[in-house]
Amino acid sequence: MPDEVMTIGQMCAEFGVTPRTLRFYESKELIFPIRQGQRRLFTRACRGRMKLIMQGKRFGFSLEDIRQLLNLYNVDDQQTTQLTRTCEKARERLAEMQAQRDELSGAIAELSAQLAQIQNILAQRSAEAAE
Amino acid sequence: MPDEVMTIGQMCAEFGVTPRTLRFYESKELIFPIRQGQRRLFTRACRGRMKLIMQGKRFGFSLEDIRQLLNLYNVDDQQTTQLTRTCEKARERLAEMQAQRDELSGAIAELSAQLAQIQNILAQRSAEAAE
DNA sequence: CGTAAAGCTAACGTTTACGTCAAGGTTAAA
DNA sequence: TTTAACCTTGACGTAAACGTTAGCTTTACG
Repeated sequence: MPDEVMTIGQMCAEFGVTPRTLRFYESKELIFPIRQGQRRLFTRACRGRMKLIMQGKRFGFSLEDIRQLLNLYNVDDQQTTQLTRTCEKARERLAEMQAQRDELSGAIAELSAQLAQIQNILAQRSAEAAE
Repeated sequence: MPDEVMTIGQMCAEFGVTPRTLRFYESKELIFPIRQGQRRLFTRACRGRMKLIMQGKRFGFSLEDIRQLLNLYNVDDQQTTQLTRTCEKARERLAEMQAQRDELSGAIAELSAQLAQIQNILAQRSAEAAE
């Protein structure tokens, strides 16, 4: 069963998403399930794209970003230009992510400090109360 | 001029926000500017709250979270119970932020690795092309 | 005195990524 | 055969944090 297709329900189980999500992705042209009558059937290619989509989401790409990246991937694997653009996108996103992480680290430090202060006050009060 | 009040425009300049934002915060009961006729006037207390609001946003608190925290602050500074609850909220948020940072770090590492792979391919191609 | 800048309220619009019905079609098991 | 499970399209709803008119009043300035 090398090219087994899957129903929408099986896909949902596989990727931990709802049917709505898969239909939504299709409507946004992220995946292209084939049809058996009215029913959707998801091929191996669909599953490959879904893996990339989920990965893209972990990276914080928007669905529109992901769509464009998927298009670059597929159209031609041999065109170096496309890969270069993918690289650029990835580098941009990477920079954003690092900036975001730095901000977050700063905020964590700040909040930690404030938390420590409050806890100092509380400690003082409980000491006073014990006198 | 110890208790000088400010117009909405001055507040906007001070905090780098739009009038809409300040009106929105008022509607959400985060700040309580006084009125001179119809006009809003922002007191020192307003500015203090705004500072805390901006800080809360950096920490990723929602406006509703911030509103509740501000209430805890103000109502009574002496009630230890309130401070304790503030602490709890802060610790929860801190944990979330750390988790978020860890996820982000993971994603950064992953994306870096993939980027490196693509760049390998590109390097290989340009080497082949040079032969 | 006239006009431009600044304020006001009210209320609809925006974005993203789906959730949540509603109403109906098909298929598989009992 | 009937019901239960799974599928379909269509379309409105949701959340957060404001943006964006529209239309009107007030204040400041030359």
